[in-house]
Amino acid sequence: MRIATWNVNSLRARLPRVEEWLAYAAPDVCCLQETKLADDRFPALAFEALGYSCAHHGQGQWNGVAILSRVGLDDVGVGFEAEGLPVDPYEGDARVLAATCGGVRVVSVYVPNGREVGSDFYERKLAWLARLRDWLDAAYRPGDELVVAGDFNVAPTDRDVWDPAAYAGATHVTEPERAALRALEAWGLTDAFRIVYPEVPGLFTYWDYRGGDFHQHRGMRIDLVLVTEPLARRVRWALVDRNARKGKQPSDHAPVIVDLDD
DNA sequence: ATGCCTTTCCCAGAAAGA
Repeated sequence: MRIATWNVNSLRARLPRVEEWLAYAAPDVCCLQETKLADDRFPALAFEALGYSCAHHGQGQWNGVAILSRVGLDDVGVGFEAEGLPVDPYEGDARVLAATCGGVRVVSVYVPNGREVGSDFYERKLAWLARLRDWLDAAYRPGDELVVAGDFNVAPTDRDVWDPAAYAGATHVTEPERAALRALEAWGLTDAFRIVYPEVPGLFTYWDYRGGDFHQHRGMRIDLVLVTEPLARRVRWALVDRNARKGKQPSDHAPVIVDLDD
């Protein structure tokens, strides 16, 4: 099974690129983030024409997550659905969507940006990540076949940014944010990309549009595919498709692909 | 210290992204 995740930075602006990419990359399941669409504007017919069933959780001009699947799509869950958890610090945002695809529980997540370290947005990002961990613990078991994929807006280690010094004091690389990712790993999730490319630096999923950052290889790896142990054993191959960041009207993120042994 | 670039709102320029 081929699983992908891609922050498309507006599905309205990106639909031709997404259709083209689905046709050649042929993922079985694809998680999308930042669709920036209301549900009634989601182009389900375009994806159905390519053989995909879809679920979308949108809110309008911001956020928005989707799951596309050509191996079945059942038991769709919208947002954090669990009892007895603290209030979602981003209540009302469309940032979490779950579905069962080909026997695997798939969660598409769009972690809040955080803006400036120390800002209210940053504190709420940390609270949101803690809530994600608590929700996983309430809703799932580490022994489940579970994928949590999306834009985490955190670079797990210094290897995941082009120049750690360039990000000193910035969001996405701070210790509390990285600790929040490690808490997900402590619960039972593994960064599937690093199973395939342990320790390899210079592999990124996001490059700022400004200043020729993509062509200068100034990027960060913030889009992750996290898997539980039963799926980690099945990881066979992974790739960031940099071709999708090239050319006309690209997203500022590239898609990440992970292949699981069937 | 700020803009760089792109997208949204919708038609002017601010907000947001990371």
